[in-house]
Amino acid sequence: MLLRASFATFVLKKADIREDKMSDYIPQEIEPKWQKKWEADGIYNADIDPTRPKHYALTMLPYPSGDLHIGHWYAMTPSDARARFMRMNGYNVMFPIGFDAFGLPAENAAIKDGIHPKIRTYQNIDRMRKQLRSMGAMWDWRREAISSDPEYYKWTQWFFIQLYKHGLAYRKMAPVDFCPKCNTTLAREQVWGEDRHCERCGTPVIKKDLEQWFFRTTAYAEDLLNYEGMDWPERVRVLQTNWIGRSEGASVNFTTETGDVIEVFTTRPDTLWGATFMVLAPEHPLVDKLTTPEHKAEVEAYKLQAARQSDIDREAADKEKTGVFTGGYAINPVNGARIPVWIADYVLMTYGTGAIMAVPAHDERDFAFARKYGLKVIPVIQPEGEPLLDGDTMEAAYVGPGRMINSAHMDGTYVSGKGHADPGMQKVIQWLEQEGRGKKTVSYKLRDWLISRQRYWGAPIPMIRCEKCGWNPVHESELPVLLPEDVEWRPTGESPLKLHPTWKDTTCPVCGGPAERETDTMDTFMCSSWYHLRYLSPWYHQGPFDPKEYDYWMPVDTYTGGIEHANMHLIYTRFFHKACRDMGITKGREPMIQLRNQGMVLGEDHEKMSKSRGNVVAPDELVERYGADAVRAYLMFFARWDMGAPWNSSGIEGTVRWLRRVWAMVTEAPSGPAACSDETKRLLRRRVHQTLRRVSHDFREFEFNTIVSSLMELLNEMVKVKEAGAYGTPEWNEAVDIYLRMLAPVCPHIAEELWERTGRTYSVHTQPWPSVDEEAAREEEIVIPVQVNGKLRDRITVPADATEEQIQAAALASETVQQYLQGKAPRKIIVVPKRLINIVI
RNA sequence: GCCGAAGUGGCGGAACUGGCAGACGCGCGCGACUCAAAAUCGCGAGGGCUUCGCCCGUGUGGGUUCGAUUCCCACCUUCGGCACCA
Repeated sequence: MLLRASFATFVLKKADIREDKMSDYIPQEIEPKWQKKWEADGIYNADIDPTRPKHYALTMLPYPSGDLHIGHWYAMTPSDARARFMRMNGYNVMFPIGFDAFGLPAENAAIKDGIHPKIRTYQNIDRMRKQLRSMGAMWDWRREAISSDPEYYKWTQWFFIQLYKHGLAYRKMAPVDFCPKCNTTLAREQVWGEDRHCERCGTPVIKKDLEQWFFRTTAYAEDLLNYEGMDWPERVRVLQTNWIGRSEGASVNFTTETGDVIEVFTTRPDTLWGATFMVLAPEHPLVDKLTTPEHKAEVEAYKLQAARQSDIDREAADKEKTGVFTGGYAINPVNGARIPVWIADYVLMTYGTGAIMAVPAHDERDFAFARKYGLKVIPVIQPEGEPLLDGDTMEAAYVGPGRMINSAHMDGTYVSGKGHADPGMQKVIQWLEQEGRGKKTVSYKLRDWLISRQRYWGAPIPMIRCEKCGWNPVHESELPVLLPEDVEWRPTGESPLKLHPTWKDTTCPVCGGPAERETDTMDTFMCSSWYHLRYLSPWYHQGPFDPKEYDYWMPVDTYTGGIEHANMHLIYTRFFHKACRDMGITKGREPMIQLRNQGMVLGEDHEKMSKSRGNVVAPDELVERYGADAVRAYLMFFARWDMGAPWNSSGIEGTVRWLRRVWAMVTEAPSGPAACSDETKRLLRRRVHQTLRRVSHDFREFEFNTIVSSLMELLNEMVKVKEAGAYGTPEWNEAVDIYLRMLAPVCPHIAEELWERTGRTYSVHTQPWPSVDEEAAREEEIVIPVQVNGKLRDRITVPADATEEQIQAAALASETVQQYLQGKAPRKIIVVPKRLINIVI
């Protein structure tokens, strides 16, 4: 090594190597050194600069659990690399970071060990800041925002009040999902899976009737379905679209014999003439009125059972339909038929109007119900070319297209299926509207967002209840409503805000009389619905963000994070933005233009990482052992970013080896000859510029794994030509220059160190991205595979611009081809210039 | 049940618009260096066979095509989401 080193100084020109002594690649030394310098120099500070195009790159903010997980690294370092790439491409890039610091884990821990959530959270944040710094990411720490800071949640509360003032926040009594372990209500999106468990702790939820605060997300259902101008993964759009669950149909009014109107929603108004009974949800408000005395006992019993069943596991029960007759009747508005009204738990109070018209001939559920209870089945849609449907003998509901029958003046109308676009459906709905018997309606599965949480460690809901004046918001000048710190936790998990002796006592903002504060706090998804706005100006006091910063930086250009938020954070934040737009606070249709999701890093056993499985990979240890650059490179290399893959602890050795070889390639002199052929130089430039083209493309497309493999390939080539005498030539210097610039976004520390060691001007991270020299990248000669009958038989080398005729001539001249031809003429020859030739015999 | 994604060597993965399947890396084998090991460097490898060459091969079975991992049809498996949504 020493010998080689002195040889190197002897051979090299000054421009190549500044240091006299060669040394090994020791990331533990260079990484902290550069991290400190970059921060001290503020090279990643992002400030408004109208002369440059801006790029707001954002990665989902972490919860301060206390330890940075390998998943954080997997999510964040490729995002960082791409933000760096954008910056080198001339964009003024903002890449901020912060903490989603409210939430249950800190509070649960407090109940267990008595450490105040605030203390724990801020300790965790300190620790995580250090860990985040070890990544060497280009964060602008001046823009850090922490959702549990009073300066932050003041504005979370302010947003609540704006939503309230615009009628988008309201309070209602409703059966809500309640997690008995977390001791709080949950939004529908936070209840997962078949067993309806809590998204956070996995405990099956129960139903409770509670009065709670909601945000009117349903008012934005249609707007949320519009993805125009958005570059979001199809997968997320499909998940959200299904979640929002739009169905087109009609609402139709049925009148009961007691004179009440029951509104129903149906996607098949064309089957109205076949409605032979009605079914109400057991909780429907008209049930009691409709029920006749002789059915009262039965109905009450069923209601009770249904209520209990929703508390137990409603889904686990087999799908056998049950229900009871109320004794009441309603009139079918299209034909005046007198039809019985039933109640059944297959009709949900939470969807549509909680009541349906039942058309057993054309709906599977209604059919099963009708057969079980011997109700009438009247077919009204006749499939074409089939024997006439008979309600008494049908074995299943017919749900396909056909012509309307038994439908009076509508008979013969062809209906193809669902949706307002169907001409038959249009005709029916038009008629219903004309007659005033129904109207065109769209129904959604999306529900309003329940944001009340019966917890301490969150932003207090800034509302006050007065005996006289009811609910009113806190005066904006009184914000923030501070969380009291002198609180105690009961092992029962009840919110200490409720138990605090004085905190909730206040005066009414309207009449000044004694009143009480809301003791519930907000869902933390409320905090994270606007953090991208707080990042714009966390120092700003006159509003949630500085409008100057907003106008320059928004919207977020690239947003990255996990797909698990498709139906939670990503819907909430879109709703929030749209609501704020309508209140004049934000601008533009959408907050985030481009979205990309990373996959998941699994344990080495191919299972999801978890402490109990003992397969967790700790990034701190890896950084200590291999350096942040190697960890970053491996995370980008080992899987398709959007797919994720199992961790492989020896796999990372590969990227370490690669970086050592890069180091050696740049810093050590070759053992080969000093002279270099022009051909070698041309080859070097060609490979460099071809790689540059590919790497640039892959950065744009988030294909990080092939960026690293391209750089590995180029290294292998460069090591070869280095030994062939290219070292020290202008072509070599160009190659090193471009190599380090391409490496810089992936492995910022080693790139900076080598950039400096080769005498280049600080910093590699403020250099422009190189541009491809297409002429240099052009191949002169190419190898063309020769197929005979579609099978590879030979290869020929031809000039890159060879014409079809030339390729054909060269291929036919091949001995191998001649052997196959055996003197005969080929039947057909397909030539794909630059690609392949196929000779068909 | 419905919706979506994915199936390629021992493993992770690559393959631009239908054009050389398996780049790159891990692991493995052999060799060099070493007293030895580690590290490093070099070489090898999809499977098979009657091995100077041929056959098979991208979940399965068909199809389109001169040519299919890529397009079409049917199916299987795995994963994710939804789940009586009228």
